[in-house]
Amino acid sequence: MEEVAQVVRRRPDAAENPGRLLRRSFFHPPPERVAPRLLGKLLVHSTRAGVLAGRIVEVEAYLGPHNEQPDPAAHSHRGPTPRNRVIFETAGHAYVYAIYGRYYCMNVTCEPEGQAGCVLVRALEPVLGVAQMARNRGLAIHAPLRGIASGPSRLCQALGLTRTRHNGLDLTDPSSPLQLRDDGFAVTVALVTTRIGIRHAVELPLRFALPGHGCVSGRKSLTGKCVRIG
DNA sequence: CTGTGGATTTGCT
DNA sequence: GCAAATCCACAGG
Repeated sequence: MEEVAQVVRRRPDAAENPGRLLRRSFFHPPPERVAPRLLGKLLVHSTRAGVLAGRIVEVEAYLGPHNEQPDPAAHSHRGPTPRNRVIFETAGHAYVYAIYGRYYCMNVTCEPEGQAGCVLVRALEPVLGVAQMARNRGLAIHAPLRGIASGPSRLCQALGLTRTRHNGLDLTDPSSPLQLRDDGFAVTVALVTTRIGIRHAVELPLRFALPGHGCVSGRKSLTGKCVRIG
């Protein structure tokens, strides 16, 4: 009797999902502050086939148009459109967009409503459901971890994220199929470099990665400085 | 290992 | 019409 009540009272996400759900306030600072703090956190997708999760090892910040520092590389730079409107709304939501016709990229929205900063998630270390993630990518079950979710569109493919199903989801909702969680993995140092794959504002140091981590995207080792983060 | 081109959504000129 | 926050197949060394 008492056991049943405990089970009912338990949060639906608590049993199978690792760590603690990030709160809304985590996402209220500007993207250049949220981005390094997302390193080491878990991006968790609960699917019918099971829980897929990866540890964030690489991110990029994109600044909203209200910012003093202009960021013409950001989708929100010219104001809201049907595609980018979730960036202008409540923080802690997923902004998923289609790129080059065939792929998707996933961002985390930041800042209070009306301010349109966001963080692009660029690479994950697969943690849960690794075999299914490899399968989603068309790779062998025992493929090397570094090839499974290293790249913004690769990680969407590995986790099964699409614009129609996941754009606008609340990442802080206990009942959401897509969440950001903290399992206690401590990150004290971040590598800071310029962003990858953009044509504008190429000089801004807004890319953050776990130094030396094998799952960070990119062939070359980009030059950058290491910074302590708290 | 490096370089090149194709796939084909979305938004701006 | 074309460029974009990409990835992959394939060619050549």
